[in-house]
Amino acid sequence: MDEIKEKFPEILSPKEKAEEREGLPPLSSAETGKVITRFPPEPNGYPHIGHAKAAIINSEYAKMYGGKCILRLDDTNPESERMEYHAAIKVGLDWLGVKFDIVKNTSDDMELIYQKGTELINIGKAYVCTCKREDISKNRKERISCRCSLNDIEKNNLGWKKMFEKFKPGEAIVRFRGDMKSDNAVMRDPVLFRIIDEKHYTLNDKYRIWPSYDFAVAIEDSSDGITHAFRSKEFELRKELIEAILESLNMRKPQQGFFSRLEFKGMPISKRILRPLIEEGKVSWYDDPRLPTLEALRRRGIRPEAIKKFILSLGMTKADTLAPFDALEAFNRKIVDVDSIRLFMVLKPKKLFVNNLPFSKVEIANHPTKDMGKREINIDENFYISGDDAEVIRVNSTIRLLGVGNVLITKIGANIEGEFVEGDSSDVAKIQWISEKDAHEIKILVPKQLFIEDEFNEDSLEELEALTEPQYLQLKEGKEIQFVRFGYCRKDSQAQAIFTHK
RNA sequence: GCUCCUGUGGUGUAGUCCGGCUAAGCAUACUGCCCUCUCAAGGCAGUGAUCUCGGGUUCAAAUCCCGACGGGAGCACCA
Repeated sequence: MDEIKEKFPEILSPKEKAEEREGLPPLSSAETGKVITRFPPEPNGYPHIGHAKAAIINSEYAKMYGGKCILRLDDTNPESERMEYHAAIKVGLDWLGVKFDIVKNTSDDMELIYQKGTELINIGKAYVCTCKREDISKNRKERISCRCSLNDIEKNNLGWKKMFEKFKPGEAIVRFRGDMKSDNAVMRDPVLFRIIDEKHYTLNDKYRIWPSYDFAVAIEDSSDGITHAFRSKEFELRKELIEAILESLNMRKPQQGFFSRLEFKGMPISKRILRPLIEEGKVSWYDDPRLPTLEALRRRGIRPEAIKKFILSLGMTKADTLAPFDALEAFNRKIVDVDSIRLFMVLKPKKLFVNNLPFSKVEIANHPTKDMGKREINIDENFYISGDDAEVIRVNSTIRLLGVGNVLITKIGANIEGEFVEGDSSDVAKIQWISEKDAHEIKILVPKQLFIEDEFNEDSLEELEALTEPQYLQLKEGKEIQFVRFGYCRKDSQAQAIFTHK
């Protein structure tokens, strides 16, 4: 060691220590004020946590560099897109609090996209292919070109024109001249345009030739001025294609970055899995609190800020993230704690008579540390306490009814009896209670993990019958509550609350 | 099968590009204490990883190279 010190003193002096950073890692080639990012969802389903990740990362980078973020509805496949989804995505993003500087649709630029397609044909970088689907797929596997790729520009132009009218869907497509020998299968002369006669949800039958994802993204990202495009990892192979297309057209290329998909353990995102559950009635709808959709998360009581913090805490890793739901809960709990009213709620109610109660009403603070006011509760000798608490009570022991006082238990039978006694609260079990005369009955939905080891969990939604205070009725729907000694719940309706987390 | 990505404490990640500062930071979970008329939040402390495994390069490797194994994705006229 000393020898090293003498001979190579420079290697012992530390290099710049990377500063502890907050949020996302810095971009390598970003200029403040000039960063433009984008989030391009396809309106083909309800938005979920995966959409949230893409939207938040892209908008956050724009924010970090004082740039802009574009929301671009990627509506180039009329077969699977619907206004309903388009609207749901907007609502979801709005709730998330992600702001966009520009909102547009890919289909706004169809003329541009056609123009670029024509250009590609005219420079010999694209051709019309009339092969059968199976043959194309087979050729791709075997890495061989088809006869169509030999056609000259004139013939391709003719075919291109025919696609607008004469050809039927499936009879002709436009293909990019990539490299049939490439190891990256995406490069093996991929589809640029295909014919779809289905009615588009806003444009109706205005167009019938629609660009493929890769082509639309390439053209749009470039022409929208996107400097940095972040997508999830499954698109990583498309990077090469998009760059090849833009190079052929001599168009500016954005930086492309990738991040891992995000899913919660036992909470699948895929429509392929969710749809049957809904059809079979195993989950009620896309807002069922067991689901990772934005709507479900909202209903369950998860706050947008929690989702944002959680997602930023994952960073830009490309390692697959199968996060346990409690990772999100921890963020949410801190946010929700400060403005959740504390209410009493009792499960498996057991009657408790309290003799010689010296007063007929109590005042209880709505929050232990924050000033959220107080509420007054009328009481008499008839109380309910939780069955679980009742079980551990013994004759001659003392319990404390929170906010009321100590009760010495005198008798335990079908009901429990006790008498009010003076005394301090230290060293006594403190339990919540409900006044019998105006107990309000509610149902509490407790969402659990939907799938366990790939099997649908039949017990994933527990329904609890509960008694709570009349104050519950005064709360606005959607309010977060902490039921004391139980956990956080969100008021879903006058008769139902949904368990958020402990 | 082929191709690409990926593998750090119970969990989620930072660090990996540009090897030494770190036998590894943060968060969460867990444990204990403090606070408290909640088993919440808050404060403090603690347990816990030789960085998937095996080789190699080097004075020095989580960091570079090779190989194995595990996980994910792509191989659509879906995005």
